[in-house]
Amino acid sequence: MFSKACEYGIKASIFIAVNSREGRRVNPKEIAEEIDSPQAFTAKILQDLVRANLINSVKGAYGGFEINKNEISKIKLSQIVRAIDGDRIYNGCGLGLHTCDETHPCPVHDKFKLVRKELKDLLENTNLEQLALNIKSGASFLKI
Amino acid sequence: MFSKACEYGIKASIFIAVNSREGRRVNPKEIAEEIDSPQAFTAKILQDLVRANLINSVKGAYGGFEINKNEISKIKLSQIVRAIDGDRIYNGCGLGLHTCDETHPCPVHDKFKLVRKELKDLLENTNLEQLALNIKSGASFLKI
DNA sequence: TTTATTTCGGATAATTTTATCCTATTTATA
DNA sequence: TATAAATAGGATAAAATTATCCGAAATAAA
Repeated sequence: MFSKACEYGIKASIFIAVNSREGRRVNPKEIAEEIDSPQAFTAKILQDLVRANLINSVKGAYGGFEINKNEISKIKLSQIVRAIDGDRIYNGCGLGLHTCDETHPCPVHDKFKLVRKELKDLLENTNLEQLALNIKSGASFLKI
Repeated sequence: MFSKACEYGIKASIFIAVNSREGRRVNPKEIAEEIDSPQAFTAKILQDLVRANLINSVKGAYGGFEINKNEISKIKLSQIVRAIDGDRIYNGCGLGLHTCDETHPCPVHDKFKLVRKELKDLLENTNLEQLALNIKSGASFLKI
């Protein structure tokens, strides 16, 4: 569904959100431990998210990654996925046809629209604050 | 969503179904042309489908791939996907957690269930005959 | 200003997925 | 029985994804 990079990116963003709500910056080492991911690879993905303006980085001593407190609830999962995996999940044909639309549909086009709609709803209607709160309360988990 | 191999496998199966309905065997060359896929790679995938007993192969002169006419409507998309991609699409966690269930859910577990449900419905409720008929009638396409 | 700490970014490596090639085996038919 | 036409399957290659390493640049604090 999502690439490994995107899975790490989503989980890392949630962990950063959890900590940013409490005014704490985090670094790739902590992040990788908390989301059970390869550290250096995760750091690369964080760079992508910084470039996409979804998270902030602070270089130097006492630096790390953070998200502006009042931005946390504004960042949707869709933005993270798009920054890492692009929009193939939105526009790609389920069977890989180059062009697949109403006038030239692949064999599963119609049925696939429903799947994509659910996925789109998920990504568009979920923000980092909701996810961070659930992690904080122990209602959901970032690893294992 | 699906691997490339799985996309090829689905499209190949549909093309074989279209031809088997008319009593015609097809070979990897024709198949690859009709579904716009790499021939040798497609041939490998066909072997997987043969081993999974979803399609039949006939070796030797005038051989090729076919599906028993009265089996075509019984083969569900889910069987093809499972034979090639396994059941990660059914059981895998959206964020790659090793264990992800009601008691230990990933952050998107609940919402993801809906996506998976739609996908499952698609795969369980679509058989090769329906898809073959739509190709035959020009209502859907296997390439471009 | 120096030092320690941290992100940035390029180079490289490992792994997985996708793709190709070649030979062996099977089989229908002439 | 010989031949031609097919699939089967192993070996290998190419490409994409995932992962690691290291030095450069930035920055806070001593």
